Amino acid sequence: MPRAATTSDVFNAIAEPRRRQIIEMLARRGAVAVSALVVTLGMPQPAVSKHLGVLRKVGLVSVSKQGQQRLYELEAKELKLVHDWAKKFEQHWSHHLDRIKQRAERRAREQRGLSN
Amino acid sequence: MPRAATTSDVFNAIAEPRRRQIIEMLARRGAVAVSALVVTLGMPQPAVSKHLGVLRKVGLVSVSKQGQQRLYELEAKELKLVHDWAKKFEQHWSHHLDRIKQRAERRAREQRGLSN
DNA sequence: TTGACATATTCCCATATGGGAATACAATTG
DNA sequence: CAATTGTATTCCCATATGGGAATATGTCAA
Repeated sequence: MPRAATTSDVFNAIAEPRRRQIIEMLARRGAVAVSALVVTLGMPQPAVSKHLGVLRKVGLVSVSKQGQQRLYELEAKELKLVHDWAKKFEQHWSHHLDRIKQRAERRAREQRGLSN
Repeated sequence: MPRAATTSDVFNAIAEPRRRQIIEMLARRGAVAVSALVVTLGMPQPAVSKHLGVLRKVGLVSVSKQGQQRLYELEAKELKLVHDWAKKFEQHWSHHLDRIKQRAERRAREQRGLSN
């Protein structure tokens, strides 16, 4: 069995770095035409269109026509899924950071102890 | 060019649903032996080992030996990356929810207006 | 050492990928 | 209508994937 389709999931869709770039640009600039993405991100137009296609299939972006342009817009609620999933592990990484901080502080105390 | 390697990124690593399951189980149960994952998740052992290999390469888990077992543990700080990335778009999805809420409230007002 | 158990690795395969190039389609303008 | 511009689609290709089966490696126990 091959890897799951990039269009099967938000998680699979955002695995591609270029698609994350597109998402970031849409977040910054609102509704953006394909040509603007092409220019700003410096990728060939077919590549941009294909990536937008993937993002659209998983609901991460929506399109609207304006003249001969297509304006793509971020549908950020799909990203909330990712956020919420990762957030489930928040306590785990903060515990971990705590342990690191504690070790650092202990070392600092020991240093002071040695030098005094 | 094929898709980016699953081991190139945390984002690519968590694209696979089975690997997310593994992560979730490690989060719940702490240090877990491979055999426990095999039993609980009901996947063949080689599959589990391979997925753990990917997770290890991107730093999402760490291993320790205990007798003939390997205990895998979640390294959640790598997930903070994902969390933080998604969080950048928080205002976007909350705005979106606001708009939905506003529309709903407006409809409700109009309903009341009609029936009174 | 031999055997039993836990885990990792290898090999084979069907499949979807992302890139590039070319082309199709769509909308606007003259 | 034809020409132009903006975007989507198609075709070809090299490649990594995840699954399954088999096997290798590692570690303990008798």
